[in-house]
Amino acid sequence: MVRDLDINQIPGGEDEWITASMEDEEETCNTNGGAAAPRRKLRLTKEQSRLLEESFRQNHTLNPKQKEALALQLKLRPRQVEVWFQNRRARSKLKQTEMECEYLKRWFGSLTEQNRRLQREVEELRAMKVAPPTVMSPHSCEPLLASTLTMCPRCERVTTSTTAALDKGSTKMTVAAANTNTTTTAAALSSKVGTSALQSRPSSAAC
DNA sequence: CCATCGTGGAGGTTTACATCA
DNA sequence: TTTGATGTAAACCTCCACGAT
Repeated sequence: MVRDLDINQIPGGEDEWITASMEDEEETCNTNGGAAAPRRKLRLTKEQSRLLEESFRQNHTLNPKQKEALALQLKLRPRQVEVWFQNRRARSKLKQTEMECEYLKRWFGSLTEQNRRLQREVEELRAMKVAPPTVMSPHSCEPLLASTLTMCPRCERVTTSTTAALDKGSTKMTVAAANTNTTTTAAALSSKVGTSALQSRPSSAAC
């Protein structure tokens, strides 16, 4: 297979490289008698890069006509424009993936910390249930009977059905801080790792 | 329908070159 | 100044999906 040589630019000038004509390149390719010449690396000029970037911002893919026109404008071969767009798409996807990865790492860290904190609270609440059977209401700051605390079998939240010491109008208080279930957030996390992982965090799960 | 072919994009690799310790 | 390691990006290869015939 004949390689698509890119000897259309040679060293020199302010940008290290100056652009040779496409005719020059054709000539170079044909003067080797089919022998495999060493591949030279094309360096785009700043102006070429700028135009390509601008074009990429408008459209991440090119139809054949656009490709042809852009190649003409940049004095490049359509194939070079096509390759540039392929690589550019790959780079932009890689960047996006890296950003998502960083975000998920941070999120995982905060969830781990939150989980540790909640585990501690559960331990404390369990200890209270054994010894002094009271727990402070976060609403009224009055002591509640810890013996009224129950664990929801579905979501494993600690709840109390006591109504006496609760705020007016509230018939059931959820001690959300005692929630030790991390699978809910893990599921939410995996469902977020699609298109909108960077847009919003899931609100705390409700039973 | 089904097979074949051409085309284009994604993903991965190779290679030339630049940069830096 | 030289050299090896490393990063970057152009070019390439392979595979797959999709539409046309």
